Amino acid sequence: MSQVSKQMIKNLSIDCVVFGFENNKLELLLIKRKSNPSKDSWALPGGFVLKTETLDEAAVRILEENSNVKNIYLEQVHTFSRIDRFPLRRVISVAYFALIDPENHFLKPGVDTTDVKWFQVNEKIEFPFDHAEIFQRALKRLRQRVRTKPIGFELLPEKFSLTQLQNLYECILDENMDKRNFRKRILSYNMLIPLDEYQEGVAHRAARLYKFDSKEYQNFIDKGFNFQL
Amino acid sequence: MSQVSKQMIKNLSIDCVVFGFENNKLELLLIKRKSNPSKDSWALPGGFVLKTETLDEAAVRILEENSNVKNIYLEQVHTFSRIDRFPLRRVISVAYFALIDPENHFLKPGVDTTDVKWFQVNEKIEFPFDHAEIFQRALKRLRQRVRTKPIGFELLPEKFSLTQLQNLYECILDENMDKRNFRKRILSYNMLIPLDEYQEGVAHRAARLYKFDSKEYQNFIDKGFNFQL
DNA sequence: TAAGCATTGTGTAAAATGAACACTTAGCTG
DNA sequence: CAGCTAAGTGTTCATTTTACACAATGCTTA
Repeated sequence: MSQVSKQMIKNLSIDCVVFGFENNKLELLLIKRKSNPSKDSWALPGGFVLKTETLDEAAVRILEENSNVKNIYLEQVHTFSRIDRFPLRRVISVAYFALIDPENHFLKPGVDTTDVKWFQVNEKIEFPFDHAEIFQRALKRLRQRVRTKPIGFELLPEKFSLTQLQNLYECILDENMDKRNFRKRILSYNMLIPLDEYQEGVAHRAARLYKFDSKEYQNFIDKGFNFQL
Repeated sequence: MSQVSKQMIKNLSIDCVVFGFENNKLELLLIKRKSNPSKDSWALPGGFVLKTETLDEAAVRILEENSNVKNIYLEQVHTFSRIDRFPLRRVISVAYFALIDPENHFLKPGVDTTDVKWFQVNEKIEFPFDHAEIFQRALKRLRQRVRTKPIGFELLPEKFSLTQLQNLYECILDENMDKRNFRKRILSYNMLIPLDEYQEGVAHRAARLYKFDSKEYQNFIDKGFNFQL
């Protein structure tokens, strides 16, 4: 601990807003704080930056330390600096947002954490510190990004149906979409590979499964085209 | 100085990317550094954050101290953290971008500055530190913003012609636009007030001048509409 | 003072895109 | 095998975007 704290930049922290998608709901990953300030409250996973790492690296490390979540989409959102945002001393915090498929990640509380859990974004959450503000900003960024980059796939399993995908978009953007128009548009980008596999264990016609083709997407970007849902 | 440095957060700085528009060119405000590291090179105006201020406040103060520029549009862009970005020690820097009408601001070098000057964005500029990267990111943000918010007006005098406005957009986005279509679109938002005033001192038909109507824009936003150029 | 020059200011038609809309197919369940 | 549930599929109409050219204005200068 003392060795670790020697390398910490004590006035600079990271907070991660981790989104997941499960049961047709957008979810948020929170950790239960083991120590004060705000002991026992559910907060964004966070921690201090080390002198030896960049912010991006810190975000990856901190998220893994807090929750065991790794190998995911991470993007810097904003840096928060209200003078009293952290009660003990002046700490400035860089917020990241992350997207994962909850099914693919086994949650495990970290050192300063007594629990890790998914919360539905819909329910009212009581955030400590300025985490409500950070969350709102990240959510706004997510909504913007999801329209202009195909990042929605980060939230889904590798193989998914078009209905799942549409639900995801509807859920994030909080609006209903027309099934036929949605399919036409999303398929028109040629970024989805139709598989010869179908949903299993459903009591109705099984949906065809698709895979996201990141190479085709890269191609598309390289040609200067823009994804726009 | 010692009093000032006592309040400084020595590992956290601000860098400002200040854009201007003059002679139909997009310009960038740089300062000449009085001291090492990178003494005498032209760099982004920057400085350290004080313990008593937020980042937004710091950006305003630092820009004024460096160049005498004040009362302007400022927006946080990104936080840069490469470990060796500053040669003397680990410093993380929060980048802001700003827009001004150069005509409206008298430049004056600040304490650690021997000169302040506008550079054309087109010319190759040799930046010190990671300022090239910061600049690129700010430029990208400007291009994005200018399409989705009517911030272009920040770069023009209060009264301007539609041709001026179009030139500004063409210059920032680096693409040509159709005169008639541009006018139709921009006027359709009802955010421009046509004045009974015309260009003066030109050797051809004088263009009508317009004013940006920020109240009408606010109205427009309040109704949930989106500006989209 | 008329001809020339430079730039402003204006409308329409064709093309492309986006929005609305309903029924058949498939596969399981009881 | 009847009934249920969700998947899958095209066309039409409305809107938006694009392409495009010439007359009006006001100064300059011969």
